[in-house]
Order: sequence, then C-alpha cells, then structure tokens
Amino acid sequence: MPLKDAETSMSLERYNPREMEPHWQKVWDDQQSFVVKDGDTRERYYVLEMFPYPSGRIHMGHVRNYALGDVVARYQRARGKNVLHPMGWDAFGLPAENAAIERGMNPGIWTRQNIEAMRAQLKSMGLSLDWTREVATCEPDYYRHQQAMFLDMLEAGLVTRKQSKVNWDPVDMTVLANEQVIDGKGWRSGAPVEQRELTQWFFRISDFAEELLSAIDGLTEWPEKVRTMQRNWIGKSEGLKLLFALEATEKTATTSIEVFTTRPDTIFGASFIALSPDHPLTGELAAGDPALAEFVAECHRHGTATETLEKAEKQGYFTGLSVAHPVKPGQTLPVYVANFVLMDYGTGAIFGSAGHDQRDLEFARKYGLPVIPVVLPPGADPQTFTIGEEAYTDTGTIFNSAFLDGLSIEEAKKTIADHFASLRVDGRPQGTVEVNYRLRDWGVSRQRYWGCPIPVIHCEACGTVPVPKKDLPVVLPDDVAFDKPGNPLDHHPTWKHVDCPQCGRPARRETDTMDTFVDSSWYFVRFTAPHADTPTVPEETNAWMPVDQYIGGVEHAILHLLYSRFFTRAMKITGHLGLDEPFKGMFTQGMVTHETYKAGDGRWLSPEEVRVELVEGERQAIEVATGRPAQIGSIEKISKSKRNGIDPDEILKTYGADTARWFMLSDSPPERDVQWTEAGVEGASRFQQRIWRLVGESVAIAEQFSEIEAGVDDEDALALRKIVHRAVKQVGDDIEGLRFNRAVAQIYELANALARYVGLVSPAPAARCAALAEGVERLVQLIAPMMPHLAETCWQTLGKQGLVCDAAWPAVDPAYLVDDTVTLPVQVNGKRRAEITVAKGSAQTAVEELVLSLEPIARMLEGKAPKKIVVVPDRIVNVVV
RNA sequence: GCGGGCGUGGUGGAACCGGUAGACACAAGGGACUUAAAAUCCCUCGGCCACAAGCCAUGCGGGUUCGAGUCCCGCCGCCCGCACCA
Repeated sequence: MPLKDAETSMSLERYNPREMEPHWQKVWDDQQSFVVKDGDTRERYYVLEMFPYPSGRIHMGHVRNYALGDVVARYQRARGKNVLHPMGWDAFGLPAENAAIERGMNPGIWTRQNIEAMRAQLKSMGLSLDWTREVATCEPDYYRHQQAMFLDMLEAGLVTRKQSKVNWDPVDMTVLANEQVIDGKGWRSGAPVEQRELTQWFFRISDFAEELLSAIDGLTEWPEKVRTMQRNWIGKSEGLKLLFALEATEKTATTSIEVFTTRPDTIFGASFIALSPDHPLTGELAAGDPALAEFVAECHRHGTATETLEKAEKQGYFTGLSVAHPVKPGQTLPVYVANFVLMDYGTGAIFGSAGHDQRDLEFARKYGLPVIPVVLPPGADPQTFTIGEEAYTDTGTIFNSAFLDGLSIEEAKKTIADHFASLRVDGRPQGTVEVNYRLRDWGVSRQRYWGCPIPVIHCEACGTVPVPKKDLPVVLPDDVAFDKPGNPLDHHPTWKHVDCPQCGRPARRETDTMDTFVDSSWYFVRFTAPHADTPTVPEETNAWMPVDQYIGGVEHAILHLLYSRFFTRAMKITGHLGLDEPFKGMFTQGMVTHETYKAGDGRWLSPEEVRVELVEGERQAIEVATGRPAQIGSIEKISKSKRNGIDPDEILKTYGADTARWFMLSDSPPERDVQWTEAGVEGASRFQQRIWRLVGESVAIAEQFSEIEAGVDDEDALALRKIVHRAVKQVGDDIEGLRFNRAVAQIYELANALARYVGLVSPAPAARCAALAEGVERLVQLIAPMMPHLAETCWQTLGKQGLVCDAAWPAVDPAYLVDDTVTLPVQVNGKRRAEITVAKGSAQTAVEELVLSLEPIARMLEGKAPKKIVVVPDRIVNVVV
C-alpha cells in the first residue's frame, strides 16, 4: 500500500479538538457565518430550541436540546435555506430572588452574570446561532414591548381583573405556586398555607378554549402525545345545565339549584344533589349552621394536601334541604354538601346518579341513598340486573325511565334535553345544552420583584388606569431590599407612588409583576425583529413565522405551548402579527439519565467519586476516596439530589464539543431518554479520530481527484458510488425526519465502507480514486451538521474552498440508487431457506424455475410438487408445500 | 380511575406499506502489532447442537395470512401525562 506510507505522518497526528474547536468558532464568528443577512431572498427556515433559564451553568439537557436543534439548523443552511436560529434567556423568575435572599446579591446582577457564564458555555458548543439577535426577558428593551402589548390586550378586552383564590404563605407574605406547597405548608417557611382571595390580573384564555382545541387538529407536525395532552388540558365536555327547584324552606331564599351533567340520560336514576363546599348556597347555609361550617373548613384543610392522598374518602353533609325530582312527580331528592364536588368546574353542583358513576355510587352507599340502575348492559335481564360495588358506565339501553325506556344513551340525552328545554323553573328553561371546558383563565399576577411590571396605576378616583404608552417602560428599580418578607416593590420607598395619568392626583402603581410564562409566550416572535422599536415588525415577523421546527423538553408540552398559542392569537387581534399558530413543527426530546451510585452508609456518590471496574464479569463501583465498594443504583434523570449529574463543562473540556454532540445524537432516538455513559462518550471520541485518520489516509487521492471526474466506474468503484449516494440520501431523509440516531448509523456504515475501500485504491485506477475522493468528501459533509469543527478541519485538509458550513448539501445521483439486480430471499412455508440474485423485474416463471432448482429447496420438497409458489416481484419468494 | 406510549441479544437500539429479525454502536472474548502499555487492525458474539443440517427465538396466549416484531382479540409488565371534571 504505497499511498499509506506517504500518509504516515498525517495519520499519526491525532485530531486535537481543544485546539481546533476554538479556532473554528472564531472563524465562524469573524465571518458572521450564522448571522441572518438583510435582503436575503432565499426560502426562510426558522429553527428554535427552548431558551434556557440562566441558572449559571448549562446542563446535559441543554447540550442535548441544542445539539439536536443545531443539526437541523446546519442541515437546512446546507439545503440553501435562509436560516434563523437565535438564542436568548428566560431571565425573570424566582431563583434570582432566592439568590438575593440567600446571598444578598441583586437579582439583576446575579442574572446578568449567569447569562455571561452560560453564553460562554454555549459558544464552546459551536452552535450555529445568530447571536446578534440575543434577547433577555429581564431587560427593559424586551419587557417594554410586553408591557405595551399588555395594554393593547387590556384595551381589546383580552385581559381582565378578578378575584381568585391563591396559596398564601403568611410568614413569607407571598403567593405560592401549587408546586411550592408541600403537605399544606410553604416550601421555604414551613408555615401552613392559607387560601386567600386576591384580586388578580388574568388573560382571558378560556374564551379561546374551543379555538385552541379545534386548531390542534391542524398541528400535524406535533407529537401526538403533546396534542393529546393539550386536548385533555382544555377538557371539553358536552352536557346539560339543569335546574332543580328547591322545596320551600326558611333556611334560604334561594329557589333553585343549577347543576351540570354529562349524563342527563340517567336522570331517572338520580338519588341526591351535592353542592361544592365553595358553592354560594353552601356558604349561605353554613352561616346559620356551625356543623356545616366546620365540615366546609375540614374540606379546605384537606384541599391542598389531597394531592398526596391517593383516594380521599367521599364525605358529605346533609343540608336538610331537598329539591323536587324533575321527572318523578311528587318525589324529592336530598341536598348534600360533598367534598368531591369542585366549584370551578361546571356549576359547582351535581346530581348523583349512583348506578352509573363510581363516585356517586360510593357516596350513595355510604349515606344509605337509593341506587337505581337505569342503563341496562347489552344482554342483561332487566328483572335481575343490579349494581354491586361497581357503577355501570358502559353503553346499554335505558330502562326504569318511563318515556326514555328502550332508547340508547345518545338518543336519551337528546330526548331529555328537549324535554327540559320546554319546561321552566324560575322563569327559565329547566335544561340548556352546555359545553364546558376545564381550561381556566390564565392568572398572571405575581407578588414578586423579579418579573415584568404590570403597567397599570390604581387611582382612588379613576380606578384602574393604564400607564400611557409614552411612559413605558415601567422599569424595575435596582435599589431593592430583601431584608423583610413580602414583595420588595411594595416596600420600596418611592417606586409605587405616582400621579394618576388621568386626574393627576397621587395614585399607586401596581406592584404585581407578570408570570414568567408571559415572557416566554412571545420571545420566539421577538427574535424575528429583535431590535425594533415596536414589539414586532409585521412584514418581517410574518415572513419568518411560524417557527418551522421548535425543539424542547416535554415538561413544557402543556402550559408553555398552550400559552404561546393563546398569546400569538392575542397578538394577532392586537395587530402585532398575522397568524394564529406559532409553531409549525414541534419536537419533544427525552431526558438525559445516568447511573446512580450509593456508598455503604447510604450517601449518594457522584460519578467522579467512583471508579467502575469489572470483577468476574460483573460491574463493580468503588468509591475512590475510601477504596470501598459502592452500590450501582438505578438509572435516573440527572438531578442534584441523586448526585448523578455530569458537568457539560468537564465533558467539553475533556472530549470537545463534537464528541459530546455526536454522543447525544447516537443510538437513542431523540424523543426517548438517553443514558449518559463513559463508554459511549469514549466511543464517540474514537469515531472522531477514525474519521480524521480516514481523511488523512485518503487526502492525497482526494487532492488529485478533487473534481470527482466520473470516468468509467469499474465494479468496485460503482459499488462505492452506490454506497455513498445512498448514504447521502438516507442521512438527508433521516435528519429531515429528526431520526438522528439512524443518520448516525448510516454515517458509521459509510465510514466503514470507505475504510475498507482505502486498501482497494492500489494500484489506484482513476475511477476508484475518484469514487473514494467523492466518498470522503461526502462523509465530511454528512458529519458537518453534527461534528461541525471536525468537519471544517477535514474540509480544509482535503483542500476544499471555503467553509463546509457554507457548502451546499451534496446532490444525489438517482442512477446510483437503483440496482439492476435484486437479491430475493426464498422461503419455504414462510421460513427463509435460500436466496437468489436475479435481474430486476425478472419474469415470475423464470424465478419459479430457478427457485425449484435450488438444492435446499429441492431437498425440502422431497420430490413432491409445491402446493403453491408466491412470488412478490423483486421482494420475496415463498414456496408452500 | 381516565388518556397516551412501550415491551426485540449482555446493553442502547435497527427492521419502510405484512416480506431475509438483530443494521449500527457499546460491552465482552480471542488474535495481530509492541520490550510493554495505550492506540490501531482482524476474528467471534441470541439460544440449543462438537460441526453441518436442523430446531427454538421479538413479554405471554390465541387468531388472520403463502408469510406476523409489524395487523386483530385476550392477558401480563413497565413508563409518561391527567386525576374526585359530574
């Protein structure tokens, strides 16, 4: 192998990512390779990964997320698209305030320092980002537009102010999110959390429930799982609002109770009415009934803790009231208050149909109420059918129900709806068909400092007055103290004191700030015009939007995506852009996991603290510090508590960005969890060196045949051409389908084929050299979206002009994708016994004849004639005996 | 409980529309090179069988089909989301 000798010096040199990666990052920076150019008329492509919270350090989840997105971005660039691939910071939020409280640091300073540190980390990953478009939501330049849009939306009736219940921490004097309430106590103070009524700002997202639901059908490039989660969250149900007339009583002046039901067909099986503990009538009755008041208080105590209780027992309190049975004249139904009835769903009151609802059944059994079956399962005997421990919720025929008897459930629902529509209670139709949604309005008020100020002023004379747009932004003060509980904005000596913009008299600023979900509900829009004086530039924004491919964690599948879908619509209504759906393609990646290790005394050990060895074929962990064996535990999501985290910085320093990126893309399908392993990273690193050697070994040939002249391919050259062109086709298809693990496998196969082929170019017929030259060049282009630094280095080594990140994705010659022969497996009774290679499109009879002449087939037939021969042209042959 | 998803070698995973199960990688074992190690290269690698032939294998049990990892029915197990939603 004469060529190999010539290249020895080259191949001895190991590829050094530590040296090359910063080099290429600087080149890309200097050449502004990934900056969107004005006036670029090519087809646009917008790829976006969820922007990070600036905690100070990137984690492996970020590495995976941004590695995935960068492949798409670089691939689409190579495909000739004008690619927008920006990055920013979800920079408001609670951790900054915690840092302020715990370390006395100003939230703004803390956040901006973190952004600096994380930006440097992201840059070391070699991502093809347009950093000129960077935004941080905590900067007035960003949030002033959010305030302006809030005012527009307020004016358009999309924002409202109303009372709402919150979790109030009486020690920290702050509102807690549900996940900050642990066993009914505040997560920091440990004080019992109270339910308080506060006046809060809301976006009227529930008005859009139907629209947000039906538009999900059009989101065909979203994971089915996410679409289902959104549908469930919106929670549409169709039913009947039904009025029950109260029997006369001195306890209340109320004359009727309104319930919501999705099963009006079971009305003849009704056995009780149940009110929510929060129902207005409950409150009224409790005022004159201490025992009821105590029952309600008990329900509230359970309220927050119930989440942990698997199955709270059904409990009720009989109010002493009763209502007229709406279809059984002369009969009445008792009215209870029950702990399982929710106030914020439906009307806060239900009728119990014990035979056909499990909860109602449990309740009825407990309080000795009648259980009347009214739906007969198919084939059951109406004389003997009874309800035992299980309510019957399946299909069937209505019985025991007078004029509904014999109808199907659906028919009965219609009939009974018509029946009640024509009757009147309290002068209203007794029954109205109703559609209910679980989705509630989006409360955005937070009693916190580090968020976007809500731009309104409260004036005693004028009420709630919007801050005039000319006075925006309402900027957060820097001089805040966190020395006492509560909202620092509230304690600030001057900030909240302003004159009313309408009447000029002293007034008070709103001190609540916005939920950080608002910040992230439009950042993807801001990226389309990040420096504009207005929130958007509609021509630019509409040209870029929607995001072609959005990538992020499944933990944001519901709220962030739903709020963003709502906010985009709200921005359309207020004239800031012209579309409804922000994300055309959505992809949710899996988590990064790692083994856990535990010392003998139960301490969690981090991966750096253990050494894993093979002892008699078994993996055994040793704690480095003590030399004692440690236990290898389960594979878990990387977390601080289990100490199984891997620091991306260490990986990037040790192996380089390309290796980390390659590992993240290999093996595991991106939507599934990936297990980070030392062995896997080593493998990725070895492959990087292998490519480098391969390029080194073939560079002399490649230089000679850089034009890739076609010549006449001999058999070997043709075979390689086919492999190369197929790989290009496959890798392209796999990247477009986000099947990166398959693309990686394809690249391995190509590299294997090329490595075998290097030996074949001696004594170097031109056609073979040209095929090899092409193959190596293509290999470099195929790895370029995944290992961009290595690819640039190879590209340069091969003597190619320009940067590989600017090179066009290679064209596929379809001639190399087709074969003129085809190998058919030959089965006998569906089991493979042999194979034949025939010309493509061979006649069926010729194939049959050939098959029967095969030795293994003849042996199986034992001289008998086959019953049948199935020939699927160019696919398979099956001989049936 | 409801909704969704998934069960394939020692491991991660391939397998298109029902057509050669296990691509590719990791781990492991053996060999070459080396004073030695690392790196690299070559070979083996689902099970039974000494080999070949053959048989058994895609969670379990049925079914449809010339042919099932793939489709249908019934179980079992795991994961995720929502959860007293009337």
